[in-house]
Amino acid sequence: MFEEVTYLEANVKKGPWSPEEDGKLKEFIGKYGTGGNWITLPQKAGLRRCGKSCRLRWLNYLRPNIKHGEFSDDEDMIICNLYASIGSRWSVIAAQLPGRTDNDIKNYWNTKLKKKLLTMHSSLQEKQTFFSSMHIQPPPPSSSSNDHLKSQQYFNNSSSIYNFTPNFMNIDNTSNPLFVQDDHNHVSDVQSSSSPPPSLHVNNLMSNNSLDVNDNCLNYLGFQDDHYSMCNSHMLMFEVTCSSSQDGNCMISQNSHVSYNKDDHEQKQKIQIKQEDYQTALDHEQVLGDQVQNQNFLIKNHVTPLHNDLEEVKQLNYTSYLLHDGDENKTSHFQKGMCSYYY
DNA sequence: AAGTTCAGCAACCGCATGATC
DNA sequence: GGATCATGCGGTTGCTGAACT
Repeated sequence: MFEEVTYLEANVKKGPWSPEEDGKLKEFIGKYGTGGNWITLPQKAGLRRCGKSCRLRWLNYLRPNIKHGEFSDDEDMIICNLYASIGSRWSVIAAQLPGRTDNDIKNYWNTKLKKKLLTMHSSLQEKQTFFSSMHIQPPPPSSSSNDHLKSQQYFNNSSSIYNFTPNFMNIDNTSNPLFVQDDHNHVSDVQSSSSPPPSLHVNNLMSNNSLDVNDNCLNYLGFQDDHYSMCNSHMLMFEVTCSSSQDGNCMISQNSHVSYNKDDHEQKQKIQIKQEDYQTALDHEQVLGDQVQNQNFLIKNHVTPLHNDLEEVKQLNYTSYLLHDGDENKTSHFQKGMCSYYY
């Protein structure tokens, strides 16, 4: 039934797959499936490959419904947004892009998308030079909630320094209370909680935007697990709200609430931005109207050196949105973005 | 036309995690 | 509870073809 193969380690082939090998693997899996065991599969299929190699070839290239070729703008945006929120967790990101593999997305990010954002970033910085000379008043309180009042108090007491927390996970291992805001704007300490947070949110500190994802909401359930595990591993909380729209698509909403224990303030890679820079950003926002959002100044005025790639891209991510002028709905969401702090 | 450099991408490697015994 | 094995994941490598000199 199966071709007998002497399966010695030294006999295992490496390198690019030939069409013949592809054919054998495809045919075998088509007939028998993977059998739940990749290790023995190559032997059964008559391939001089290791199980890992077969698995990779199948998952990244041969399996049905794999999408190759250009990434769409929507896909770009999803990748950027998720990268900004969760970092280089390619498998999680790939789960939001049907037909795309984690390897594909990773390669695309490293070779194209990052450069694309860098280019946009440079372009925006040029504009910044012009607007940075302007001066306006700080924003009024925008919410009646206690949380926003607290954040406003903090701003008022901060001696002209606004303190910002990057809206991506903080991977230091310091113990730090983290909080989840549920659907009712209730903030709770997830680390002391014995059950997962009730809703699925990606917390985006500086934006409040939405993405339409042409995928079933169930895809996000795995993400929810990740979300909770991250909370418990002292990473900065992020939240994704998943809801169904009328056309059955899944809507991810990113809310703007990240919490920190004030005592650990200095340890959390917070970005300190002078009030005048904030005002400058708001000025810029007025001038450009709907095209510019509150987080702009973070991109334009990231005064704290950011050496970590994630942080760098975090900022670039916003740039891409700012320059994305083809979708007014998407940009308008940014206007809702405000920073919130809980103490 | 030939040599060199660069970009894109498939594949590999090592580590972490989960399952099973 | 520990050992072993299988799988999944992310970082890295190296091959290939295109672009450049």
